[in-house]
Parts: sequence; C-alpha cells; structure tokens
Amino acid sequence: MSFMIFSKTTEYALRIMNFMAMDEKKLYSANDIYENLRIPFRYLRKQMTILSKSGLIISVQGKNGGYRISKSLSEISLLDITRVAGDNKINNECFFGFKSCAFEKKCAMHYKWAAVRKSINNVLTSTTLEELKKTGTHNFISKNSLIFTKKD
Amino acid sequence: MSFMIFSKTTEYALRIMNFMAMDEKKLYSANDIYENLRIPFRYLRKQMTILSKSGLIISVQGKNGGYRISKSLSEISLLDITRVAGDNKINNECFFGFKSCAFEKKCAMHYKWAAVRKSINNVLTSTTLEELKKTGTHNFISKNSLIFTKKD
DNA sequence: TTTAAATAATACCTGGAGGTGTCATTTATG
DNA sequence: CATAAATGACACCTCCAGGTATTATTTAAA
Ligand code: SF4
Ligand code: SF4
Repeated sequence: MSFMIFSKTTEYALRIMNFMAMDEKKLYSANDIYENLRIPFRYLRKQMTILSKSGLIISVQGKNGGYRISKSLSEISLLDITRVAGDNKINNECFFGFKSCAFEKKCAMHYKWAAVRKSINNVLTSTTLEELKKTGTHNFISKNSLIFTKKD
Repeated sequence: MSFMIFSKTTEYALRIMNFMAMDEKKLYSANDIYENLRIPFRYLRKQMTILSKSGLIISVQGKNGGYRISKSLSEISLLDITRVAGDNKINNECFFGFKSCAFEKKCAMHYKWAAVRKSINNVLTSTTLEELKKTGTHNFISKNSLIFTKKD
C-alpha cells in the first residue's frame, strides 16, 4: 500500500481544521464535526484533544463546550497542520530511503527528488486556512452522502 | 508517522533494482544483494520472488542461480518499480483524502496538489534505470558502513 | 444543588506491513 | 548418484496506526 503522502490521521486533521475554518469564531463540538465529516467518533475525539494540545485550537470544557481555532486563519499554514500528526519526514530524506547516502557522487534522483520535496513544502507552507476558506463550497459529506453511520 | 511517500518495501525494490542495474547482464544471488544492501535477508528473498513474478527480473533456480534484470535498462522506469510493491494511489487522490469530493467548487488545494502529483509522476516516469546507472558511484553500505549484521 | 452535555484520560482491540523460521524444490558439479 | 548451493512456498510472529470502550472531570443551566 505504498505511495501515500499523508497518514489517515493527518488527513483527518486537515479536514477538521479546514472545516472549523468555515467560522473561525465558532465553538464546534466534537459532535458538530462528526456530523459533517463522519470521522469515527471516538478517534475524532482523541484527535481533537491532540489538536488542542498542539495549540492550533483551544478547547472549552463543560456543557456547551467545544473547540475553536486559536489564531488568525492567515497564521495557520497547512504545514502547521500536517506537523501535529507526525514528524515531517520528507525534509531530510533520500529518494531510496538511505539514512546516509550510499553513493560518492549524487545519483540521478537526488536533485530531482529534492525539487519534488521542495514543491510539496512550498505548497504546504504557502497555503493557509484563510486561502482555503475562500475557495470551495463546504458541504462535506452531510449533503453529498446518504450514508448514516451510527456514532457508537 | 505521516509524510512518507514510499513504503519500506517500495524503497527496498528501488534499491535492489538500482543495484542490479550496475551490471544488467550479471546474475545476482540473493546473497550478493544482501551483502551490498543489507536488507533483512528473509524479507529480501521474499521480495526477490515478488520482483521476479512481476517480470522486472528473471530468476534462475538451482546451484549458481540468481536473478537478472529482464529487459533493457532504458525500458524500466522508476514508476515501473514502485508499482510492483503496491498500487499507485497518488494518481486519483484528493489532498484531503476524500473518496468523492466534498465540495461543490474546487478547493484551493485541488490544482496545486494535482501539480505536485504530476511532478512526482513525471520524475518517476521519465527516470529510467539507465539514467540512474550513469550517475552516482555505487558503493552502497559495504564500503560506507562497518555494521555487520548477522544473516540469520 | 442536581442534572445533562460536553471534553479528558486511559486502557484495550485489530489488521496489515514488515520481518522470521522451516521445509520443499531446482540444478550444477564432483 | 549424491551433495551443495541456490530459489520457492508457506506459515508464523511482532509492532503500531487506526479504531473502541469505559470511566472521570468540567461546567451551563434548570
Ligand atoms: S544521491 Fe541518491 S542515494 Fe544519495 S542521498 Fe541523494 S537520492 Fe539518496
Ligand atoms: S476540490 Fe479539494 S476536496 Fe475536492 S477533490 Fe479537489 S482537493 Fe479534494
């Protein structure tokens, strides 16, 4: 199952933050997010706690509690989000996955792959939630899908 | 542990093919490859069988047997190699990992990410083992490392 | 002050990628 | 033919990302 770039957890984090960016001042409950994104409820709860510990969102406990984006949308890049789910391995990595280069001279992939990595980093660094908010009509699955999974 | 592009198995396949490209006519035993790449021996054996079933290499059984690249180096692209280890998921995939798009209008990442995917595909499709062979001095770990792991 | 609605903490379960162990089969060579 | 050196087949183990289950804590509001 090779060739993925993001883990499922990272994808979840991206979807969640993108969804919450719809209204950056609103306090979203885990249930609100679940209803729209249908990420497995318990796992979603776990991720919300992690996101809040990361500082990207703040949590409010107790009745009518929930989560809110903690800073200006223009200050949150997609790279910031991908980083909370795991370590950004793409930066110091050889195309072949060698820990230290096996070759005396640079192989043909070295600079080509560096360029790929750079383009990924560029797009993740330069795209903010604010830009994302301006595009796309955010229906998520609630309108698109008639699949209703049970919460528990 | 997000952000990887290739699975370990795919990386192994790339290293193996790249190594065997040093001498495309030579019959390499699994042991030869192990001595140079130090991929866990039993797993390496398993992968060699898979590679040979894929048609990229042929296997010769019996004493003095081994493996040999099955066609011209210029006919084997890196994409061909990455494909044998798993399905090329990057092609039909949304940045957020949605199976079907959640939005009515394209989000800000849609075309940016398509460009990233395209650049990855370009480099994998256009780089062949032949090109790889021309660059890099192939020492692999045998010269670089003094770590000798036991085979069994 | 009691209740209900929310998050937090913690432990556990599961499937699959990566890795091992064992035996069977093939074939060159003495 | 007998042996040794190679690959093939197949079952098993291990670890961890992803997913569940349960109980504790916080707090608004009836
Ligand atoms: S030269 Fe090739 S093998 Fe060496 S680090 Fe760069 S990509 Fe990896
Ligand atoms: S528009 Fe955005 S959400 Fe929709 S498929 Fe493209 S990248 Fe995914």
